[in-house]
Amino acid sequence: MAASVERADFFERVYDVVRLIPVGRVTTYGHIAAHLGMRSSARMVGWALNAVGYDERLKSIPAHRVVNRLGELSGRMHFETPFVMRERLEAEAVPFIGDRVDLSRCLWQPGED
DNA sequence: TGTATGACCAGTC
DNA sequence: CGACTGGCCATAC
Repeated sequence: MAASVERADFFERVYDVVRLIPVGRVTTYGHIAAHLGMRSSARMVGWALNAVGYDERLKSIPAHRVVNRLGELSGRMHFETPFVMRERLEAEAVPFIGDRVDLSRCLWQPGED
């Protein structure tokens, strides 16, 4: 039981961090994992966000503002359509370079808020 | 119970 | 940033 509680804690911490990402900015799985003390590797951040797409209660979380370390929209296939992620980012004026986000101009790191 | 997989990352060549 | 390696850890089969 303790284990499942810890897992739930980790998921919620990920959601809390994602909710803090300012409009027009993005962060990466690795930065979130590092901010949480790397207790679960960056892969678990992806798992937490994967749950967002399957849980109606979590739709308010701006998961589209989380990209991989290269700025790629690696999670776009898990949205309602593969285009939603990019459309939301562009609607927030997030700069793109080809198919990737320009992290040098819009990267946000947990704690800088 | 062991293996494979994944919205990942850092290091190396 | 191409390809590969090792590490990460929950889930699925």
